[in-house]
Amino acid sequence: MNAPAAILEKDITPQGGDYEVIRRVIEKISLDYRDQPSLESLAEEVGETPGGLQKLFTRWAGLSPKTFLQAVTLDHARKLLDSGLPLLDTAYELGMSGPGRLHDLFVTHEAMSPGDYKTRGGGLTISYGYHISPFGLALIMVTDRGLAGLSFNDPGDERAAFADMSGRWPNATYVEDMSATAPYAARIFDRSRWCSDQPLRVVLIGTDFQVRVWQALLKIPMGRARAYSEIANEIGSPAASRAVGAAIGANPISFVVPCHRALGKSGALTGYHWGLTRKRAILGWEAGQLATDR
DNA sequence: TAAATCAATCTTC
DNA sequence: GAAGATTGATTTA
Repeated sequence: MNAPAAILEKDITPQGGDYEVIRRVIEKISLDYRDQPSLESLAEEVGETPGGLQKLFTRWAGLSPKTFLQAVTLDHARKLLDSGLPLLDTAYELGMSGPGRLHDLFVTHEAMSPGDYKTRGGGLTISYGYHISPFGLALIMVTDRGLAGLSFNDPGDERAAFADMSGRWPNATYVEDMSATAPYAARIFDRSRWCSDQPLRVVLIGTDFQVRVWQALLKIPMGRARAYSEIANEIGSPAASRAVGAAIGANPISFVVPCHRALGKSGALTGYHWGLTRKRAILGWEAGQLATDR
């Protein structure tokens, strides 16, 4: 198999190109969050003016850098876990507009039978393509039954991302076909198209245990989070929180199956297959989306 | 009090 | 058997 050259289409998400700067800012923040870095020092770090950085953040996340910074703190993450809170409290806390509709991406999921899984993708044809997303470059994989995989990588790591993903179903046939994946990309990363009347079709390819864990993830609404142990409870194996972590790590459809909404019981972001920085970015972005909801 | 250490627990390869 | 995107208890500085 030859890893594909990355072929970039036009930037379908206007804010997609902002991610590189955002990523570096988040990295900086998480490095020395202890002494609350100022807007000025952050801007200097990434070679922007304070005003420019402010504008960029607002465009990308709908939040000012300061509010965004708050949204990714341990303290705030802890609140996402607290199931006693009404859903909209996140938006209130961030000091933004009042209550409104709570959107989320609606999906219908279908699990492959254990038999199908054992063939490790044998007989399956998977179309894939790279697309710009608000969280870096997204590698999307689809079958005729729906979305099967979504991964992120930074520019230059396309080969690694492809190897990672295709290694999960080594016997499948892979075809680069952006015309097949582009509609998914457009749909997934454009929130105005997250509607319930035509749910996104998703196929879950994994072991029985993994599929149960992923289904539990799908039930977590946007702007909320669950602890690994809570998910373990939900699927009926209360002692299996560690195994749950492993299963979540194996989730092939990141973002759509919201593995970023799984946190340690303390609210700590314990891990993320595509990098903790990206997990922070996605959580902060979600907070911003909620806050701008009218 | 926070950080480090340890054992218990479950799934996968 | 070994290795995890965990947790809760215990110990240490």
